[in-house]
Amino acid sequence: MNYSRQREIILETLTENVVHPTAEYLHDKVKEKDPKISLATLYRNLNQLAEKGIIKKIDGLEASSHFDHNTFKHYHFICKECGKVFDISAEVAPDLIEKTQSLTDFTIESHDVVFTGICNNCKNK
Amino acid sequence: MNYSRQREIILETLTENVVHPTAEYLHDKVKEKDPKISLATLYRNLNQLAEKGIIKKIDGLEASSHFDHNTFKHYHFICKECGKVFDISAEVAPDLIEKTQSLTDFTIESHDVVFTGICNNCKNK
DNA sequence: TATAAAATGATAATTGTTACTACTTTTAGG
DNA sequence: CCTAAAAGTAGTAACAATTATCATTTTATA
Repeated sequence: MNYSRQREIILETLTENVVHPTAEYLHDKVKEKDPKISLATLYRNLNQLAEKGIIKKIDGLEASSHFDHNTFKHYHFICKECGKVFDISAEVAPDLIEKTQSLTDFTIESHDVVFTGICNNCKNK
Repeated sequence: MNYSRQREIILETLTENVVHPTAEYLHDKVKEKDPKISLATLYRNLNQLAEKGIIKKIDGLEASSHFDHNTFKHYHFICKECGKVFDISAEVAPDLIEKTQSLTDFTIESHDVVFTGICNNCKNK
């Protein structure tokens, strides 16, 4: 990864913003430092930086929503390879909400746990 | 909620598909039973059914991705009201990956926990 | 400093989802 | 039953977030 002034500004701006900004919000902030930085550059760099593990991209699943007829509490595993979503028993963390609620002042209504990795099927190829 | 044949087909089709289909995949399956059911109807019904708690919509965050310069393991809380994202210490579930890994055959690489609810600021309004 | 690789800005294209509109079904009450 | 109001639908336009394209510029290095 070569150096670029734009990337430096983007990273610096992200570090200043504690609130997990969206790309659009970041773009506004970044433009205050250099109005010529384009949205494409921003996305390109955010993805690259996330790829290298320098920053983290927060988005439970990829682009599109999935729907589930099983409303019983359970978690999910998404295969990076085939994109399939599998169920995981919620027993892996029985009192996660209670525990978290006792540590924060927020009113927690629900939660979602998403694991990512490689599923068996794809592993054996 | 009034009865509709379309909704019945959609729900039935969702129940037959264990793999947490996307809306698009579902639309294909639904069209096999009734080719006239439109994508808009599908989305409308999926959202309604999720609203009523009859099915579950899986999507970590809302529309857009958020970015995080803090790569240290931690979780997130999203306020339904203002949409802001807050950090939550990962200590609420210290050995979540290990525990889950021991119970499945998947190769887990990472995980994300997202709580939703109302933040203090919005609660006090 | 010449050159190949990497990065950029501007904008077009794509994708997933929602809004809109005119039309059809469903549901209660007379 | 019949009928009007409410709820639902198909089809398509609109939208928002993101990615692809491409001609130009910047960076690293031989």
